[in-house]
Amino acid sequence: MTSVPPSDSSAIRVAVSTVIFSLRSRPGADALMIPLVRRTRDPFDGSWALPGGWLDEAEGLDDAAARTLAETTALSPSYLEQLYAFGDVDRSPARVVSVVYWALLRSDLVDAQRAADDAPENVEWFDVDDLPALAFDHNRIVDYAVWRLRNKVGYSRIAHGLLPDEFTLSELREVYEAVLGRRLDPSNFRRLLEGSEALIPTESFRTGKHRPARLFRYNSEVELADRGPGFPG
Amino acid sequence: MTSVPPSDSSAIRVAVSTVIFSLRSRPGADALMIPLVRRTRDPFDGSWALPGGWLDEAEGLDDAAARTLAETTALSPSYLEQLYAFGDVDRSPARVVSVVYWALLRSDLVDAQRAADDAPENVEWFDVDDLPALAFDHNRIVDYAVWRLRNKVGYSRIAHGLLPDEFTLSELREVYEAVLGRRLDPSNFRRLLEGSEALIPTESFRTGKHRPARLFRYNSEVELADRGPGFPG
DNA sequence: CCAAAAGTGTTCACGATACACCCATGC
DNA sequence: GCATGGGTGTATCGTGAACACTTTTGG
Repeated sequence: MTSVPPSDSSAIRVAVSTVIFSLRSRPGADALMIPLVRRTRDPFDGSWALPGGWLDEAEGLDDAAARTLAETTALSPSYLEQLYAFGDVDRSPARVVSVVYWALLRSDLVDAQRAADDAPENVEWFDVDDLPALAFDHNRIVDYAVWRLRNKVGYSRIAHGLLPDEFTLSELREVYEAVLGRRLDPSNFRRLLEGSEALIPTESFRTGKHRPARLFRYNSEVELADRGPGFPG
Repeated sequence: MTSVPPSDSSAIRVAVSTVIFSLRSRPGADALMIPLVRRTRDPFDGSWALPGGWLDEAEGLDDAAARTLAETTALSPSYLEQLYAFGDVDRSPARVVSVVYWALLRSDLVDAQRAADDAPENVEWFDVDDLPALAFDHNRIVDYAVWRLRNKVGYSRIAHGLLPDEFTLSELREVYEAVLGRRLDPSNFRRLLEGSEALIPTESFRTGKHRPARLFRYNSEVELADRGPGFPG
């Protein structure tokens, strides 16, 4: 507990990266996707890596995560939470401590942004179940982020962060199925969420090939989930 | 995503601190205790703070946590897990990112160590429900660590990290009661843990004022809990 | 014998699962 | 009409909580 760090401490850099989840509609089941950035210099020149950047001295960790996320996707997340701080000595040629966040993006906004022409360069979306070998320890980081997302979807109500404001119960169930990787019983799923206070039914219906489905909206007064210190208390 | 940090990034220091939990026997219910260190220089000269220190360039985050923990208590933890990275700009006069860990110590080892004369100076144990105003944002950090511990005790089997190798079911139940802050039904508690694979009965008994209680040992083959990336997968 | 903790057995409420069934729409 | 997804009802199973009861010790 000295108050002045030893001189070699200044050789440690702090970076912030983010695992950004969104959904892509697929014929069978929706796929969990994340954006990766192609590196343009060593180390790992040419490899895909998580979006991120150096922590600026004048910004907090959360701000840095939101900033690098916006630089990558030009979008703001519907959910953002710290994942873990990675600081093994050998995880990079230089000594870097990476504070990693994970985020959810509404799939409709991602689709709109990809269609627009101001989409960032060097960014590509990958299915989390079909990733290339990433730079640094980023494969391990993504694995852990997926594990945390699956876990959290099991006991909290954050899945709607991947959907537009209004959605049908089937759409929400498909989000759960994509994240959890297994089928859910439609009727039990319905009861589970109608019983909770989390969903507010609207008077609108989504018309399709079959019977129209009622649209729901999320109740913003419901506590989503613990996002770290300060939220639980 | 530059490969060289901007010059002002070097002004950010990385510290590692640990919230170390142990139990003190009390007449009514056991109390959750943590050790604090009295600061001997500014900022917050004279205030109590979490044990910790600067991250050395040659050690990983986990190693740094274990090192500062050993420097404070001269003991090795029975459980150690990263809690959160705190990096608000204004949490300290200098720019410091603190990677905080939390740990469990067996209460018998703590008692023995306090009785010995090589106990570290400037360290004192405090009841987590009766803390003074701490340096920096450390009160908030402790609150979050307590919340995480309570949470984790609810769904995993880490409570024995606060007990010796062998213990009675009543002792284990009292640990849960101290951590959770509420009474548990002895008979249901017994069934819950006897049903799991976590406990191994021994042929020894603890004799006291009443009927002797069988001693149990923890099954080390049982997965304790997720401690971060690498453990779940 | 009595008090108190150790340990056993029984019951009940509730949530998750499985699944049978009706409803409304496009074709 | 019929296929299909939307939506309702109901039986079952496993788990946790509540609690009555027996056992074994010290005093």
